[in-house]
Amino acid sequence: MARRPRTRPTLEEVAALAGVGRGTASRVINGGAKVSDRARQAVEDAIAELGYVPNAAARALVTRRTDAVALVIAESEERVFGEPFFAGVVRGIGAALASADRQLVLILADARRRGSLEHYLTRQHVDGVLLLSLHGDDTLPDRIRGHGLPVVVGGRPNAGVKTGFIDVDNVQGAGLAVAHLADRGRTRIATIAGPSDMVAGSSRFEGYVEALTAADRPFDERLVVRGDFSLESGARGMRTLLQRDPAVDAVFCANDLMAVGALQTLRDAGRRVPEDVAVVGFEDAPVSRSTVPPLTTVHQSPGAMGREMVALLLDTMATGDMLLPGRMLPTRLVVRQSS
Amino acid sequence: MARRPRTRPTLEEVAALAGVGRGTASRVINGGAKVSDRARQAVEDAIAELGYVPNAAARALVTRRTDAVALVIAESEERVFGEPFFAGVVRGIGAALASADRQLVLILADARRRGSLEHYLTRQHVDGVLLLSLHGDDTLPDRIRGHGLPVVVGGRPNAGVKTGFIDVDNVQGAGLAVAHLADRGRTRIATIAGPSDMVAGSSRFEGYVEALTAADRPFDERLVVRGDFSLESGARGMRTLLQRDPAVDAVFCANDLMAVGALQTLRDAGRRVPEDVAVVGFEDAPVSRSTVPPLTTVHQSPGAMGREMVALLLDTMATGDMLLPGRMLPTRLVVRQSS
DNA sequence: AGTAGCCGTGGGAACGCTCCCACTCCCGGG
DNA sequence: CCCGGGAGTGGGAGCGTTCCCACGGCTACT
Repeated sequence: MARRPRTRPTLEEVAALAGVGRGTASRVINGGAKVSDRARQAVEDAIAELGYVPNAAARALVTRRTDAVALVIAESEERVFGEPFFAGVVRGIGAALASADRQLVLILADARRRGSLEHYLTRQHVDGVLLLSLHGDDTLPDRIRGHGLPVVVGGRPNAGVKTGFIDVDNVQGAGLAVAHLADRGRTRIATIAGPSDMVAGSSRFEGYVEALTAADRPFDERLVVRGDFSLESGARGMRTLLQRDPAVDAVFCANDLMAVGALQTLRDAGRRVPEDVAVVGFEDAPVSRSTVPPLTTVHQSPGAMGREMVALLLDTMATGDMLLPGRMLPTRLVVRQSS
Repeated sequence: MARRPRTRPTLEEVAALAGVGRGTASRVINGGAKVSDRARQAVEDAIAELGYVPNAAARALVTRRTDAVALVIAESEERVFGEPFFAGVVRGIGAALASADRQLVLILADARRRGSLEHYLTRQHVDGVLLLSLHGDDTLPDRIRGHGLPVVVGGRPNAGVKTGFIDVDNVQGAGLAVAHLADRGRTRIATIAGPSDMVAGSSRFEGYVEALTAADRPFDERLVVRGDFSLESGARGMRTLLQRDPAVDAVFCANDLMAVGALQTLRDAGRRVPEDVAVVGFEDAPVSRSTVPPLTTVHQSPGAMGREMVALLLDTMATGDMLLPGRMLPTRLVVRQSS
C-alpha cells in the first residue's frame, strides 16, 4: 500500500494543478457561480486526482460557521437512550443531518456540567442546537436562543409553547384510538391516562375526552384512571376500572406499556380481548407486536420526528427567525387484534 | 438583558486588557510554563471579565488537532441504540470524553455512506474513532488505522483480535455463572447458548464448558441448545432441554432475554424455579429484576465499557502506538432468587 | 469608433490561534 | 568587572480557507 503524502493537499495545490487561481478553485467547490466550464472541469479533475478535501477548521475560521449541530440530552433524560422511540429519533436526526452535510455533536449533559454546557454551546463549535426533553420546567431553550443560537426542541415542553418544537400530535392520535373504539360499537370506553404533568399524558387525555364527545359517548369520570406509563401502573389501573365498572368494554391506554399491563389484568380476570374488552395503546412500541393478542395502537414515527427537528432547525438557521412555528406530527392507527 | 457584543473577544483583546503580549496570554491558557504569577493573574482576570473562550477553529487550524472523537455506529448495529446496554456504553463514552474536554461526534453510518464515511473520518474533523460493533467480518478498523487514525472497537470483533478493543470478559462471566450453579449442588447444568458467530455467543459457551470441567461436571452435548438471544428462542430452547433430559436441574442462558423465555417455559411446564431448576442469565438487563422470580445474572457494566474505550483511545492518541493491547472487563455475579 | 458593462479570473487580506525566535532583564560565577 | 545563561516576554509567521476587489477581454450598445 503506497504511503499517502504526509500532508493533506491544500486548495492552493489543487489550483496549481488545475492551472487556475485559488479563487477560482474555491468558487468551483462552493457556490459555483461564474466559473467557465473549462476551469470547472480542470479543478474537478485536480480534486479527484489529489483526493482533496477542504479543511473544515480553516473554513470555519473564516465563515464563522461550523456546519455542526449539537444534540443535547439532559441527564434526566439519558435513559431515553434505551427506549426504542428515542433511539429512532436520534437515528432520524443522524440521517437528516448527514444528508445536509452537517455533523452531529452529541452532548450528554449531566447536572454538574449544566453551566458550562450553556457556555460551551453559546460560544463555540455549533451552529444550532437540538434538544431532547420530556420535562416542561426548562428555560434552557430560551436561554440558548438569547445568545443567538437556533434551538429546536423535540417533544413539546408544555402546551403553551408555540414555536421551535416538533412533537407528535398526541390529541389527534388519542382521538384516532377512541374514534376507532366507538366505531367498533363500544359504549363504555375507559382510559388509563398518563401523568398530567407530562404533555404526552395530558394531551392524550385531552384527545380522549374530545373524541368521546365527538362520538356521542358520555364522559364518565369513573372510567378514568391515571398511571405513570409503567406496566405495573397499567395493570393496577385496569384492576381499578374493572372494580368500578365491570361492564367496561373498551380501554384506551396512553402508552403501550400500560396496555400490556392492562392485558395481563384482563387475562387474570378472565376477560377475553377483544371480545369482552377492546384495548388500544399508544406508541406502537416493539412490544405491541408480541402481546397476546397483538395490540392495536397509535403509531408515531420516531424517524419522522428526528427529520422534522432537523428540518425546522435548518429553516431557523437559514431564515434567522428564531421563532418559527412548531409542528405536530400526524399519527396513524395500527389495528391489530386487541380491538 | 444587555446585548452582548456582536463579536466574540479574541486572544488579542484579552492580552491587551491584561497588558501583556499575545504569546503570554496563550501560554496562560495552554501549557502554563514560564509565566510569572503577576502576568498569569492579569490574564486570568481579563479572561473572566471578557468571558473569553478560545476559538476552536483557529486552534484546530494551527495545531491540526480537533479535540473531537467520532463514535461510529454502523447501520447494522443501529438497533443497539434501543438497547439499555449500549445506551449505557454511549453514556460512559460521553462522560469520559467530557471529562477529557473532547467532543463526541456521532456518526450513524448507513450502508450507502460507507465509502464517504471512511473518506470523512480519515481526512477531517476528528482525532480518533470509537467503533461500536457486533459483527466480526469488518475490516473497517484496520482501514481507518491505515490512514493514521487511532481506533478503538467496543465489543471484540472476533477472538483473534488482540489490540485496540474493549470487551466484556464473556468467558470469565460465564464461568462465574456455572461455578455458582455447581456450588449450589446442581449436577445437570444445561446451557442455552447464543449464536456461535458472535463473540458473545461463542465466548460465553466457552466459559460454560471450561467452568463445567473445572467443577468436575461432565460435559453433555444433549444439555446444549443454541438460541439467537431472543426471548422466543430461549423459551424454545428450554422446551428442547426438558424434552431431552427431564432431570435437568440448572440452566445457564447466554443472555437475560433467553432466560426470561426459559422461565416462561419452566412455569408452563410446572417446574419450580429455583427449587426444581435454577436459572442464570447474562447481562443484568433491567428485565432481570422484574422476572418471577428475579433473575440471577452476570452483571456487566456498560458505563465502564464506554469509559475504558475512551481511555484506550486517549492512550493510543497520546503514545501514537496504534496497536495497544485490548482489555477485557471483569464481570460479577448478581445473585437473585432464580438460583 | 469609443466606451459602458459584464463575465471570468487572480490574488491580497483577514479569520484567531499556536509556534517559535529573538529580545530584555537579572543573577551568579570567573 | 565582565559575561554566560535562564526566566519571562513580545510579536512575526503561518495554518488553509473565503471574501472581495481589481483587472483583462469581450460584447453590444451609443
